[in-house]
Amino acid sequence: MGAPEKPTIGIKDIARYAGVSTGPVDKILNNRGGVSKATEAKILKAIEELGYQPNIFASRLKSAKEYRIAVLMPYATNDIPYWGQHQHGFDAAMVELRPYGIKLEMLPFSQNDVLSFKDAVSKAILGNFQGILMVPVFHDDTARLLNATARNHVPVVFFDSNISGLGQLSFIGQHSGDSGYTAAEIMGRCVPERSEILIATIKKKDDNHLHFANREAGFRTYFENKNNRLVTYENEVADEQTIAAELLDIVRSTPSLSGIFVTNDIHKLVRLLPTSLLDKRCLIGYDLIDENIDYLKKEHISFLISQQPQMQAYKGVKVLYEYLVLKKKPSAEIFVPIDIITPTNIKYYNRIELRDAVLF
Amino acid sequence: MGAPEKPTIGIKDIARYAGVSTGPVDKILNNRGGVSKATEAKILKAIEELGYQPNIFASRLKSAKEYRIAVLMPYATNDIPYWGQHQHGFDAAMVELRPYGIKLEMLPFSQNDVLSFKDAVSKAILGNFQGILMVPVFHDDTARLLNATARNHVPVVFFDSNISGLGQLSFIGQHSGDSGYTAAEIMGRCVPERSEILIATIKKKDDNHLHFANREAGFRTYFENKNNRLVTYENEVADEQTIAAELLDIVRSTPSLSGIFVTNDIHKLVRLLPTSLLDKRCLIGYDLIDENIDYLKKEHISFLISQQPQMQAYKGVKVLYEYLVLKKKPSAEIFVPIDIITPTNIKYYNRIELRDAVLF
DNA sequence: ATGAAAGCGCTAACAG
DNA sequence: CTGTTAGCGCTTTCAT
Repeated sequence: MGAPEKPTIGIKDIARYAGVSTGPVDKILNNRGGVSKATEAKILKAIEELGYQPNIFASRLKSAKEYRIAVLMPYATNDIPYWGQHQHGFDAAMVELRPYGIKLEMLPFSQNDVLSFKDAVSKAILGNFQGILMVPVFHDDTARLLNATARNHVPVVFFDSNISGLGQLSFIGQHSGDSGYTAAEIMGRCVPERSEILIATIKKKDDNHLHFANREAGFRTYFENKNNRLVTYENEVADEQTIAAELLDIVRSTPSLSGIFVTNDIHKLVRLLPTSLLDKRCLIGYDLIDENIDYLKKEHISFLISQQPQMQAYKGVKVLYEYLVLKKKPSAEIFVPIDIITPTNIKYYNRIELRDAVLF
Repeated sequence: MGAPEKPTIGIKDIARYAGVSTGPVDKILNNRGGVSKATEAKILKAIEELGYQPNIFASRLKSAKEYRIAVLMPYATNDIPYWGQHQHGFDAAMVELRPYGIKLEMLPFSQNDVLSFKDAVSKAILGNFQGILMVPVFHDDTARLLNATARNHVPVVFFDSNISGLGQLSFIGQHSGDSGYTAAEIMGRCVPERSEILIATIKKKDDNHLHFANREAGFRTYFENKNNRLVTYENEVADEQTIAAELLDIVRSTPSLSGIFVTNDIHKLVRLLPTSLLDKRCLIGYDLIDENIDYLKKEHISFLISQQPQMQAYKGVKVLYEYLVLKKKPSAEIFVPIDIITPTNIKYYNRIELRDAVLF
């Protein structure tokens, strides 16, 4: 039989293996600086070769250190209730991770207002945070933030939208193109051949239009070799009366209209059209906000696609936790599933409870 | 300003407060016995009055205790590949929880064979495990196991199927009735009014028929006040030739058949029927096993419903971990979502990666 | 049945 | 820049 095996590799082991003491090892492990290049190399080699895994229990027992994470995301408003959904995910993450020293500080901004974003970014830079979780709404100030954090090795995770190439640790969100394609697959099953389908986007000022365009593109791709005619509607003005009239006009002048795909929050379209015009048709839209859910249950909306905002929030915090505490590097892109929601299965998607985190 | 406050109450504090040393305190806290009634009372009082909260980090640091969990579930076979899917979930759970002392020991049994189940149960009883995760296939031996574990306060978690009232800590699985109802909602959107729908169950010997019956019941409930005619098929014999002939007969004699709902693994039905009879129809079945996925991508199957076996496995381990290590009591029933799978969104459901650990 | 004391692996402060 | 060392709160062993 072999020699009695030491169960775990600790920092003493790597210190001995590298021929130094535990002091420098700790500094390397925690990026504290003040170690010569030569010993750094030896230590990294030892870590590598012995397959060192930090013992988070010992670490937290001693330090009781806190990891402060700044969360930059838009305010939820009556117009954009979507941003209110993330809170459950943050809550779930905190229940799980507060004992490990994770703390969140919200730095909300107005989605329509570069200045408020700029302000949040400045606070994030000055706040001396250990991690940043953010929706990168405006490019330039996001770049400014990433620039500042790069110097201190502060990890930044994007969620909801992505801007590539800024050095973020990871992105968490839904694949918009695939979600549009998935919507089309369902629509294709629900509508008769040769019938017509409306693709609608009801824009509000300063929406992030990229999501919507990608969803539409994915949707169109599916129908390329089908023989349905696709009609597009996009509002030019914000005035609801005008939008209602225009939509009504389209629906009335499209006799074989069998389905409507709304690339964004669908409730406004449903509200603006008489239900008699909707009920026999297949309507698919996005997001489990209250008004949408209400229409779904009344069967004016056929299916909703969830972007899993709670999951995105939960995962964002967890990724930063794993990076900061467990020193695990996440994938560059983490996609949440494209969940198809009906009046019945919705009850299993309204809490983070089961996933992860996961599940959550 | 006030006196410098001690940040946390430790076992030394309660020992001092109770006028004893830390030895007996530890014994009380961990039900280890060997403490006189008198000191027990003093210690409990101290715990109460000082509001003691155990420090899990210190606890695990010292003990390096291992929690051995027995997993009782059916073997995966060519006939029942479903049970092979859970492994990813167990793997993901182990990556996350091995550092916390969780260890799994598989005690597989044959789904068709009470004796093999009995054997697994006996091993679970004798194995001196700290937790049990199991599919309660046969009632009597499950009860025997729960009886034995109750005496040692060993927690038992059921997954996939539930038997209520046996004292299990929790159940993790899908709500079969709701999943059938959800399938019906989709079907209802895809088929014309007044068309006919086939509900099929292709049984193998000793399947757990309860799931299938509940799914059918949920499906039927939806159609109660619709005007589609529902036709039922269940095989009496296992012989594929016979089943094929019977199915063919039904499909041919039902001219306006627009959809088929298979309450279990759908691939056998698809394999037995010529694709020309399937392609214009709406087919919905269960489980992301390879052959089903293949048919889904070829569009012979319209939608699959996933039971999230990986998630069930992952969650099962995690629930036991949280109970054993963090002393958190889970909900009595934990339902996994009813995921609707298309050829495109399937890629986001094939790994545990995103959910919980959650994600999963 | 109880008390005393030696660590678990890591951090951080301090001495060299 | 590197080495040494005193704990963090709890578990566990060994005397008493």
